[in-house]
Amino acid sequence: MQPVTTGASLTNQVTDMLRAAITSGEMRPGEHYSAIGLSQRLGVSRTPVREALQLLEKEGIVRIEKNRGVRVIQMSLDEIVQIFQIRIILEPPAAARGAEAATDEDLRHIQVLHGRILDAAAAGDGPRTLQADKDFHLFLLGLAGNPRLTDLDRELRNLVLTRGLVTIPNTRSGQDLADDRREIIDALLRRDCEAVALAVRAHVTRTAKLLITGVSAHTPGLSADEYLLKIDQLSRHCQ
Amino acid sequence: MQPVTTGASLTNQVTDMLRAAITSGEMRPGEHYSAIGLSQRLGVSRTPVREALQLLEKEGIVRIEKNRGVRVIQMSLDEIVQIFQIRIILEPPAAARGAEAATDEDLRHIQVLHGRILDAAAAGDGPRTLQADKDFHLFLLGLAGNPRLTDLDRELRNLVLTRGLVTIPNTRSGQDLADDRREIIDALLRRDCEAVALAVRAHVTRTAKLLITGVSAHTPGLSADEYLLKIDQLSRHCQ
DNA sequence: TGGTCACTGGTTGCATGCTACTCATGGTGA
DNA sequence: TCACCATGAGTAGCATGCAACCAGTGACCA
Repeated sequence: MQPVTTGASLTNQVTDMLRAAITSGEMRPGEHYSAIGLSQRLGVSRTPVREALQLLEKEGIVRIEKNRGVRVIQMSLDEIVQIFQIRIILEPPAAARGAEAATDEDLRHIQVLHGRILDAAAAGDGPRTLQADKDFHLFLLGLAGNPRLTDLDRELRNLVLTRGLVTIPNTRSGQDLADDRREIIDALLRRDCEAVALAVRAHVTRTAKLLITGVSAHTPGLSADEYLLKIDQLSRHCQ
Repeated sequence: MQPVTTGASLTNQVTDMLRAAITSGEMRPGEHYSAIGLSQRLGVSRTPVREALQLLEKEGIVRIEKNRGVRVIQMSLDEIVQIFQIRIILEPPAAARGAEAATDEDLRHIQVLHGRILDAAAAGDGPRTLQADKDFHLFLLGLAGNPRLTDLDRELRNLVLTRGLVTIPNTRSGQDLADDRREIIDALLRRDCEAVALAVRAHVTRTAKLLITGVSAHTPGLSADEYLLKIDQLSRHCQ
């Protein structure tokens, strides 16, 4: 956790720093933290820390316990499923619309972003891969021209990041995800919107299943099956 | 705007009160307010007001202007379109899943809620109709078993409420919306999930178009057409 | 031995003081 | 007449003080 610099308001800086500390694993789920301790570590007063924590609570990343401190939320499988159910509904149509609206310039940029994922993956850099993957997808969604949807999706992705870091890095599954993305790119270059939607949906679904299987494997006495079934329970009804 | 009572934390109470003041029209879009003035009106100190404003800014209903005060956001047609694009993607599959998962008890309750809409509409009580409509839809979505999605939808609905109050109350359109809901109910009782999805989609689309037409009519020099086209630009790609 | 209660260390929640910033206004000089 | 600058009123942003609150602990009593 770095001390603050200058520029944006302290509250916003602190919010970003705490979010980064959580997604990087520096602040661990289930652990207890105090606003006063965090403010000392960051070299600021309690007020901006407190405000940052309230914003993060609204995002669903931490829970403030009255007069007790704050706890990084341990995302349950139930919640992970909920988040992916939403992503599976939202992302395919948005990506398809993005494909429709993309300029040639955009398509070139997409390929650059894709290259970065491959580089990071080849270097075995898990966090960088994850970040590059996020950049890739969010850029594609952004082309749909609905910034609110893009922001929403970013937030949903942030929510599961802490679990993702632990479980995704796995060569086998990494290859599968790379194949998915290849398919998305191909469909994009053909400007085949329907195929883009399908490929994105397959990709997100696969990510969800990997995550759920991984988390349940780390948690004794928890069966993944029940949760795997729920993943596309909602999206089945996308006409 | 009422003074505070006891119970939840001040910050949360203030958040709700400000939100209510905004959706009720007591605080008007475009208008300038200061945290210090609001804190005096509410009889609390600046801190909880400031924190509440930050949360509302995150929700997107106010904008904090550094060292200047706060402004209730005048939702632009662009943003209204964005919000409805998301709702049109999200609500149909969620409602369909709700229909699938509903118990007989749930279906009875849905009919009660439907009755309340009709009562409020018959009494010509605009705000109550709007609230009853929200209860109806959110209950249906809630049956899908994804609380996060339900919360998200609630937030999206809140965002357009200030505009909705102004433009929706209109007998002709009110009747159309009522017909839509009748169709949703019928499909629900038949447990025809696909039909529920279609009916919900039609209903949300109609609401969007009414709102856009209404707002653009109140705003000279603004053509609705461009925006109407965008409404289902994304949802076209829901496979 | 088991249960209760007061105490204590640590925390948040809210109020308030101070500083730095923004914008508007009025005055000054060219 | 116009441009510019100094000034002042009003604001948010942050730090800090203080009281209320929670959880755990140890002593005391039945």
